[in-house]
Order: sequence, then structure tokens, then C-alpha cells
Amino acid sequence: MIQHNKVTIHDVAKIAGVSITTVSRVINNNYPVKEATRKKVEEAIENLKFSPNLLAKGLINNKTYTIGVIVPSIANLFFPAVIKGIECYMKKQGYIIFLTESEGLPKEEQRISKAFLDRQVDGIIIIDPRKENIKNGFFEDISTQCPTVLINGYNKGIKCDFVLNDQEIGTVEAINYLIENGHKNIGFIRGSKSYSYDLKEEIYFGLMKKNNLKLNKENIITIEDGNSILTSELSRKVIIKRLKNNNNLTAIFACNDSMAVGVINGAKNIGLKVPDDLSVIGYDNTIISEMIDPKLTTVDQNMYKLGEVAAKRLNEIIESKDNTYTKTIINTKLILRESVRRI
Amino acid sequence: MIQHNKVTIHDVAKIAGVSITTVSRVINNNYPVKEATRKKVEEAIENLKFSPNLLAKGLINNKTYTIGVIVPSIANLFFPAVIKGIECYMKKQGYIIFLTESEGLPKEEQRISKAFLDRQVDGIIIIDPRKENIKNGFFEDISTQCPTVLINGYNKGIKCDFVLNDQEIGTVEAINYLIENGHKNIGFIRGSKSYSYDLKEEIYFGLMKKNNLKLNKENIITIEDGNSILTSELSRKVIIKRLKNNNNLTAIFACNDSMAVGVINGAKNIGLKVPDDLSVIGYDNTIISEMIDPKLTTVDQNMYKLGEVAAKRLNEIIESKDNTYTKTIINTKLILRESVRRI
DNA sequence: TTGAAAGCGCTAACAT
DNA sequence: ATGTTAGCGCTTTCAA
Repeated sequence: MIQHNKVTIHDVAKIAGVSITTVSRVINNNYPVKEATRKKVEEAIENLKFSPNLLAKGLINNKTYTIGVIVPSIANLFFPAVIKGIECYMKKQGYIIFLTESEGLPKEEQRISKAFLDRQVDGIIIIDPRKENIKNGFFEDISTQCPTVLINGYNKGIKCDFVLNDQEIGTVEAINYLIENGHKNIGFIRGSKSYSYDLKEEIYFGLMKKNNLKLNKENIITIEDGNSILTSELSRKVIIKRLKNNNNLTAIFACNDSMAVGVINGAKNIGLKVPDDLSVIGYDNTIISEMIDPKLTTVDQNMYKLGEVAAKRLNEIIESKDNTYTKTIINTKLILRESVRRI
Repeated sequence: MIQHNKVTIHDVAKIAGVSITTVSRVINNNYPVKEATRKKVEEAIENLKFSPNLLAKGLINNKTYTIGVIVPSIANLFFPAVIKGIECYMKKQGYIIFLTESEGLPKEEQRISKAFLDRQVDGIIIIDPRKENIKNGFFEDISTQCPTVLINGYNKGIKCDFVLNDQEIGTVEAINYLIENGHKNIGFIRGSKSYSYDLKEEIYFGLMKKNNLKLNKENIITIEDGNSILTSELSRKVIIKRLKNNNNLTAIFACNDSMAVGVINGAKNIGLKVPDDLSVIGYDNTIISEMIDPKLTTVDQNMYKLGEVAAKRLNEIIESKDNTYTKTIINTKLILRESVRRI
């Protein structure tokens, strides 16, 4: 590619017949410039289609109007909503976003964070950060070098800014809803490794106990990959096996919508009607919950707001309005649709 | 936020007791350095946790290892797959990606492109670029300033690099498949404004004619927004209306999977079984096509590959291996699942 | 109101 | 093999 010689502030100065200092003053409008001079400079800028090199500016100002965002995967139904929330907010502040996928690998999170730092980003947001990197102090370290906000990850005693959805309340509401509707034999389907699944399972146990409902290990169904393109299909298969074996369940709580979809399809496959024969409740309120038949009753994670609030918080840190570490909880909301019935 | 003083090449030089030039040489490994000196420098780098400022490097080298990607919307089922294709390829080459949403607005595409240029990106990829900005020469102009590749947008006579999926063949195969399966009354559902819908409709008309099938204006169903969260629901409503009015259709071609899902759900709502009473074929092969019941027969757009090929092409341009403009067509593939039956 | 000059952190001749 | 110096494109003292 033959690179055109980029026009610089020098070219503008030459054409306008002034010094580069004056051009800079016109551009940034931060020192008095005689009106006539300003006109000349503005014309030169216009004619040459000059636009300042932000690398050079960044080098001096220690400000790039750039932030970095790390996400496990973008080809997924809910992370994009969070990202959208971040982007909409930051865009208004004049920022542009580096977006990179970690594929859920702790080492990748580290590599990417460093790549961001090298590029002098003004801030970093990590969506669904790996527990490992929270616990080992990696993000605490990054936080000291650059404003950082973690979305949907948390560990006590770690000095970082956290923004979380209220998984606890969300899960409680969902499972209580099943119980209130007369369900006693409630299954629980989850992915293998994530703080989120552990937390939800804990709550499930607690509520079952509290309501004197039968706790059966067989009712906990775990699939390997809870968060990929395969999740729905894995869930479908496993649920068919489970229901064929021993179907005493009247309802299932799924840790996310993809699993819920798999459960619904699996139930259909073996001739069970949802919600007539089996009630299903999901988590996340992704777009799929509107598309599936029956429409999915699920917990709205408020992903967009999660992103927006994290961005807002990041902006505060960047602008030094606040230098304490905070933990912000975003409320969830149970969305009633068609996949749960009263028995 | 209290910014720590960042450690620079000077600090390393001081600690190692050498000049900054020597440090630079060790880092870039491009000039001979005595082994002992190298050791000293490497130790200093290690101790200070030095990492070079890429703004400064970029300023000199005219190379930022950064590319910009513009996409209409990220909260969508198929763009993320394209982006993933781009990211995976570019990541291997050491690049990092600016990702920004245009919300389908031509002015935004322009604003963002300029923001990228100001940040000295090494290249730009636009997914689903607005026709307006192709035709008015905007992207042609950008192409002269910076390596640029357009995905799924095209106009004759415009000097740009294009990467496209073969919508023509894809549509022909899909509709022919319906015809081969004995369908004669075939409906067509589309969004309102996009080159893509026009093209598909044209092909639909052509094939119907060619096969002496009845062409009925009523069989063309247009919904306002073909590409948003609302698409599926809009399609569901409109199809219910259409089928209730006058149901002579045995099959429907949907311009994308979201519409197809709406059609399937609408059919179910009024007691029609898919594919027993109505066959449905989609376009895109998004994740939803596997999740819906029945699983959707659709055209695989090969979104990942689309992104990958565009990235590869961009890389070629950046590395000056080629300075002609090319048009690359990615083949599509009909994916047979469960939503079409022979009659 | 304007300009000269130093310098942001780095690289690359050029010199030694 | 190593260091000195100019300079990438810009901002900001300082001086005029």
C-alpha cells in the first residue's frame, strides 16, 4: 500500500503562514489568537483536510481517548449487550474502544491487558473476568496502573472496582417463583466451572431446604460447557437422558437461557409439553427467550445497564472524581412469559 | 486516578548503565549487542517491568498494530461471527482491534472512519457498509488513505477491496430446494431497505418465472425492520395475518433466520405444523437455527470465513503484497435440517 | 498575539 | 559494540 504523506501541523502552518504553535492554538482553542489569523489557519486546515495525529497528542497529553474491553467471547447471546452498553456511554464521552476476546483463558486476559496498557488506553473494562486473575492479584495490579472496572466477577478483599448483577436475588426470585407455583420437584441445570454456577446452586440448595422440598443429587444436572455454541445441544441431550430415566420433575431451573432452550427442546423431543408437563425457567433474558416456543420465563440480567454502569464508573475513575474502590450491584428482574405453569 | 509515573526506556538505560539506543536494540533485537550488555538490559527491563510505549513507537514507525472495524450493530446474531473471524486472524499477526457500532447510520460510519484514521490505524474493515457511503466515494477516499476492506457491500466501478458472500447462489439454491421438493406456492419475506433484500427478491422472481410458478404480489411480505431485536416478533405477527387471510402457501423463503423464526412461531400459533403444513427456509445459519424447533433449514453465510478472508486481504494490502483492488466472493452452503418437507 | 525551543518516548542514521 | 543526535507530530513553557 502506497501510503500518502499525511498532512501535519507543519503543512498547515506553512500554508497559513504562521508558526505551528499558532495552529495548535487554533485547533485547541486554548490561547488567544487574532481573528484574522484564526481564519487563515482554519482555511488552511480545511483545504489540506488536516486532522491531528492522536498518537502525537496522546504522547504529550497522556490521554488517548481510548479504552480497552476484554470479553470471553463475542459470538454469544449476551456479552454483546454489555458491550453495547459500554460503547454507547463511552462514545458520548469521545472514546473509542479496543475490543478483544480472551476465550475465557486467564493467560489471554493478561496478555490483552498488557497490550492495552502498551497502547496507553485511558481505562480497561473486563467482562466476566477469570476468577484466577482476580484472586492472584493480577487485576488489582492492573488497577494501580490504569483505571479498571470488572463486570460480573468478584472476590472479597481485592482492591478493584466491581460492577455486578445481583445473581443472588435473581436466582432466589426465579426459584421462589417455581415454588410459589406449586412445584416441589425442581431440577437444576448448570455448567461446570464458574463462580456463578456455584452461587446459584448454593441458593437452590438453600431454598429447597427452607421449603422442606426433597433434595436429590440426581436433580442437579451439570454440562461441561455452559457458555458456548454447543450449550443448548448439550443440554438437550442430557435432559432427555435424565427425564427418560426417572421423570419426577415438574420444573427445571436453568443457569442460563441457552441451557433452558436445550431443556425445552429436549422435553419436546420426548413428547413432553412445556409448560404443561414441565415448567422451565431460564436466566439472562437473551433475545432467544422471545424467540423460542413457548416464550421463556427468565431473569433479566440487565446486561445493557451492566455495561453502561461500568462505563460510567470507569469514566468517574478516569476523571478522578473518586479514588476509592466500589462494588456496584445492578438489580435483576424476573420476566414472566410462557414456560412456567401453576400446578 | 493517580497515574503512576510510567517507566520509560530512559529509566531502563539508567539502571542498566547503558544508552537508550542500546536498550532499544535489545528490545527490538535488530542490531548486535554484546551478550553481557544484553543481560544487564534484560534484567533492568525485568526489574522495572518495562514495556515500550506503543504510541511513541507508532509515531516513528508509522505502524500501530491496530485496525479499526465498523459494524452496524453488535447485539445481533451474525455480526459477532464475522468479527470473530477478523479478530482471530489479526490477533495472530499481533494486531488489536477497535470495534465501533455505526447503528447503520452513514454519518456515523464517516465519523468513526475518521476517528480511526486520527488514531493511525493500520487498516479498516467495514461490515455491511452503507450503500450511500460506497456510492458517494467516501470509502474510495478512505481506501486511498489507509488499507480498507468492505464486507458484504458492493458497487460497480468503486475502487475498493470487497469481500462478499455469494448471496445470489445462496438464494438460488435455497429457493430451488423448495421447488425441487415440490413446492409451488412459495412465499417470500423480507425487510424493507437493503440491497440484499432487493437482490434476493429479484432472484425469487426469476426462479418463479423460470419454473412457471404463480407469481402473486401477496406472497411477498415486507416487514419494516429486517435486522433488529424486533424482527422475529414482527415476522410472527405479519405471517399470522397473511396465513389467516389466505393460506395457499406451502413454503416460505425468509431473507434471514430471525424472520424464519418468526414465521415458524407464527405458523405454530395458528395451529400449523412446520414442516408438515408449512415449510420454512432461512438465511444466515445463525446459532438460532439449531435452537429452534424444528431446526431450521437455512443458507450458511459462512460469516466467520467472511471475516477471516477480509482480515487476510487487509493484511495483504497492509504488507503491500498487492495494490490492486479485488472482489472476493465467499461461497454459501445450504444447510439441510428439519423445517422443509417434500410434498 | 505570536514564535522559538524543549520535550513526550521512542527509533535510526551517523559516528566512534 | 555502543553512544550521540535528530526527529516522528504534537503541546507548552518562555520570551518577545
